[in-house]
Amino acid sequence: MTDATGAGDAIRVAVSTVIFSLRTAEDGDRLMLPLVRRTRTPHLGQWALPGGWLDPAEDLDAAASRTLAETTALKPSYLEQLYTFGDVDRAPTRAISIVYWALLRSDLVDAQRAAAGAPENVEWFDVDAMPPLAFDHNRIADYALWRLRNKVGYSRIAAGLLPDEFTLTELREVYETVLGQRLDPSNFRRLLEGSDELVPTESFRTGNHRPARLFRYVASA
Amino acid sequence: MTDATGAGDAIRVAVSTVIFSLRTAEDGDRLMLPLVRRTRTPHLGQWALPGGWLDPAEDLDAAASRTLAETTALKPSYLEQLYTFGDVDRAPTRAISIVYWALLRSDLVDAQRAAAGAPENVEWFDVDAMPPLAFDHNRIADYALWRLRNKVGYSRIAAGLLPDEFTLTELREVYETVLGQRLDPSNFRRLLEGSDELVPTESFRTGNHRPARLFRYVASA
DNA sequence: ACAAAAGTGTTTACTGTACACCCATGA
DNA sequence: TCATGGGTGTACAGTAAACACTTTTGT
Repeated sequence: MTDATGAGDAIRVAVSTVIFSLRTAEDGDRLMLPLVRRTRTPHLGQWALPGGWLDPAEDLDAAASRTLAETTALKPSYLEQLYTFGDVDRAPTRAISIVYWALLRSDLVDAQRAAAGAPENVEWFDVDAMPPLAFDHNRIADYALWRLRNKVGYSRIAAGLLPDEFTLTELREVYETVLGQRLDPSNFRRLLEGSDELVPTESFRTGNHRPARLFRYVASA
Repeated sequence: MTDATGAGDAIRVAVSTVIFSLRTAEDGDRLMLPLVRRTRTPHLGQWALPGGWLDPAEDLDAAASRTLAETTALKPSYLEQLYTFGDVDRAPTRAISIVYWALLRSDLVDAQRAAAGAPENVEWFDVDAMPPLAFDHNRIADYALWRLRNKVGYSRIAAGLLPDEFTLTELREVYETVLGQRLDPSNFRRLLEGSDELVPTESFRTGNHRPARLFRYVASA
């Protein structure tokens, strides 16, 4: 940056978000993301990532949250910047997209839809069955999914898909759904119990069989 | 993104680069980065990261390379997008900075300076002794350094700081300088030799003692 | 011959994984 | 009492760290 009055003209700045959640399907929970059907050219009628233009008076994170709420009525449980896409030919006229990725607790999806009224032109898609998207959004969604799967391996990010309290089996199933592979229940238990980030509560989830202890993540580890 | 004619006005887009190289100091090689002294307001006279405004007709990577060359006459050996900084109050008037981080082979620094003529207002600083920088550039430089140290641990990125061929001791010293800690020579050797990414050559580095075999990284692993 | 760096071998501890097994509950 | 998921114990394999040791060169 050399000046505050330079030649920054004619470049429009968009902010988009790839937001994941777990949604119940025929064969158990699936990792899904909401898409918005475009109502304008270019790519009119095609599915696209939720987003909008950056307002000159708002921070980037705020723009991601605002445009996500405006298009889908959803508020993310976790939000992180992903990458800025800016190839000259990615849209008919020059536009760069600052893309965020986000997680939404599964227990909040329907509550938020109910509170805001189901928005038009929004539909959830399984990450393993994505339609063709507008612009370079397929590439963007793939990259976000890669980052999510990567980060699940070395952080407690998966908690962003669950309520505050959960059983170890529920947490393991989140990992299994996101990563697309089975994990050994006993080893998973030891790994997470020994991590000092997970604390047992005195509550139990009761069901068909032996009750399972509920856990929560520590506040600020 | 909802439209190609939206309200993206009044937001200027800059591209900056944090480029690292190894430079010889009194106490051995140090990890350093070049800064540019500002010749305009705001922050006139302060040190800042090399960069410039994004041209509407160029890709983001190209803008990073171009602005780096214009301000420092350097061409990176490795270049990767870091993060986009866009807080409303990070500059007097709204400007977002798409920041890249880069590595420069130590054998090319002086060659490039000689070829292009030493640029004005550029100086190299030890990453452990940074001056106060313009805007939020201290925070940006810190983040880039964190990313470099992180990535050195799980990738062969360190090769971007060395010539094509090098001894294992030279490579280990790069790791030690970047990470700021000593590594066991024999364990380092076994780890890297067994990685299938490093291939031995028939050349040797001759010196005061037993000659050391030169290695190179495989082309496309 | 000696110093110093190059390079090899061995021991130990730790971590991830597989899997056998016991426990507690609802039906 | 039985089926099922909750939860514990153990054994094995692969990897990382520590460090003793041998090899090869210049002086």
